[in-house]
Amino acid sequence: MAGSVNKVILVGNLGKDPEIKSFQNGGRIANFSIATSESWKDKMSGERKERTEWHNIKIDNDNLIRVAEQYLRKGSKVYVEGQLQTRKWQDKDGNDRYTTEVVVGRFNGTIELLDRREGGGMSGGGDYDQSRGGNDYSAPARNSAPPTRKPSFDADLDDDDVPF
Amino acid sequence: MAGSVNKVILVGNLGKDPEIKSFQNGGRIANFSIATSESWKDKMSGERKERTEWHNIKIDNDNLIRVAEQYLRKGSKVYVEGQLQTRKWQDKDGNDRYTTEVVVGRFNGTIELLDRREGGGMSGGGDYDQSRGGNDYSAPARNSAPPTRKPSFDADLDDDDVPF
Amino acid sequence: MAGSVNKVILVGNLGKDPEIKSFQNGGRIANFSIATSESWKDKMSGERKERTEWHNIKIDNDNLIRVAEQYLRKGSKVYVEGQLQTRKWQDKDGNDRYTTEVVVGRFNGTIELLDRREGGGMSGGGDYDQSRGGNDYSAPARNSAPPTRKPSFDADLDDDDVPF
Amino acid sequence: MAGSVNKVILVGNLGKDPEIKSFQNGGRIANFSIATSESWKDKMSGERKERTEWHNIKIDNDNLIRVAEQYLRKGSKVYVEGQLQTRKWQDKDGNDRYTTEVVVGRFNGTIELLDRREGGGMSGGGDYDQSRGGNDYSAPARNSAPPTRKPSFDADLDDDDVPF
DNA sequence: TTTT
DNA sequence: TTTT
Repeated sequence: MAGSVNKVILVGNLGKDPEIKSFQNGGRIANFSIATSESWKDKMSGERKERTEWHNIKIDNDNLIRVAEQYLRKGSKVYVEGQLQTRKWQDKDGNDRYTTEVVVGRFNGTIELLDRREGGGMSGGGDYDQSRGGNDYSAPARNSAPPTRKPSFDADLDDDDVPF
Repeated sequence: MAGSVNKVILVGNLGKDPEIKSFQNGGRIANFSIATSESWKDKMSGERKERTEWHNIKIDNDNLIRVAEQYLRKGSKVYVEGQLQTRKWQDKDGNDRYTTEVVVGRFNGTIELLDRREGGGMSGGGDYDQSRGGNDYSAPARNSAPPTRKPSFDADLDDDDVPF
Repeated sequence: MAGSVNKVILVGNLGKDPEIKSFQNGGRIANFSIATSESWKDKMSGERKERTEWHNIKIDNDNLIRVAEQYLRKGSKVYVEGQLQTRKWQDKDGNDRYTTEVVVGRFNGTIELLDRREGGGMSGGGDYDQSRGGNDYSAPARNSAPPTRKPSFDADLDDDDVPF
Repeated sequence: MAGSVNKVILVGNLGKDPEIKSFQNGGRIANFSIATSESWKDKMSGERKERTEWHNIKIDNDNLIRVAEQYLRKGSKVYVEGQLQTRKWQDKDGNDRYTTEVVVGRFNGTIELLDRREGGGMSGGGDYDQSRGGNDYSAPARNSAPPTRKPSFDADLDDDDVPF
């Protein structure tokens, strides 16, 4: 439909490391979920309440997948701009089921990393280690390499535009 | 979680008239769905493709419900700003199911009517009367009542702020 | 700066037909301004007040310029997504001056036409003729050609993607 | 004009501490500017280019002013949602001048702090202490006070809703 | 289920 | 004037 807009803007934290899936045709996809939360004071009871919402993010753009792979970890704070898509699938009993995702696509959408710094070499996964010194919630820095340049990118960048 | 954002921005057309539900405690809710669609040219085949997406909108604010009731109809084009919420429910077999909605709430969100005219009583379908003289921006359909003020409102308006 | 976002979302009406400027290097630019307005009830006086804001839009993308040229007219209602840019220039006295524009660029941004229909052949300009029957505020339809397909496009489309 | 939208979404860093102005009628205003920046690879030269944009933010809501006062500092990273307003003023020669600001108002807009930690008294610059143990998400700088609750708030909150 |  |  001409004259329509489908846009989602989220700022939240990853619940787990991203999952990358590869397909036989060479295509790849990255999935992760992020939590947003809000708190308010209930008018009736006067209590402070909080609600956390989880959002399924699907990245369908090679450059962004590469960045997600390298930089996003459990706990990372990100700005996500994408569009809503509801997928139909069938459970084991053959019933129709629907899942709504925020898709950061080939031709639209963005991801911006909002963490102040993220060290390189984070292969080991994002186990959250409270005792570990001096690190931001998310990115385990296993070495003393200088902070990597922070990726900033849109879905429409071609390879040459990736800033690293 | 502080420091988070959960925002959806849609422009699309209502698939049906809104449904209003009343609860025993006096509360009300309006539901409708809107379609957004995009078209693109497939890189491989060169064909033009189109994809339509349906979004469930839930309005949880008295003023906006009143406006939806009066002004929104099947086919109406609207700007919707709300937040994503996924609700858990159980089907008849007791299985968990999830439905994602765009909620225009008590304290956030907006709806803007984008149709040029909105006369009263257009439930019977949106027959656009070409022969009618004058201007869509101001002219009400079917009667000589003075032009209805076009509703423009945010979720945080109290009653006195409703412009009609 | 990595991790930054600069986004403007407007829905409003063009104050005049777009102006297209051509440069010696073959480049082109489209400029127009759109009005947004809001009304509210003053808490003190109880009066209803209204404020109209004008926004300078600059289009810096060939496909979008072509569409603006063909479809946008004084009064057209549009959704504009772009970014804020402040330009420095000098007045005749050599004083620095600044102008802020919403730029719909080569690699980001969108324009969506929100008018229900727009006839073809709008060469004559957008004089607003109240006495003219059955037309939407904006687009004078000087012939009986069937309504043109409504353009829907992003800044990153290449030529082949333009839907007409 | 009904049916219009005027929305700006920015994520960037404060260039200086906020300035608070008080008026004789007891009203207050907070001003600060934030930088957003983008980088891209020039198609012609192949060089990487960068452009930084400065945005004037004006906060016109008591709760948000209080938060800005307490939490925002030079270098703070924030999400700002507001609307565009262009103000006319006169320079010393009596010439009309225009300044465009992003206004986070009484009834709309939001500010979200995106920094992992916000301790007190960081006016002296954002020296990030690598050697400090523990976790940025919760640990206040420079003292052993319990973690400050991170402010999350909308323009429409009344006093009781401020989360601290 | 809309719209073009 | 920020940040990377």
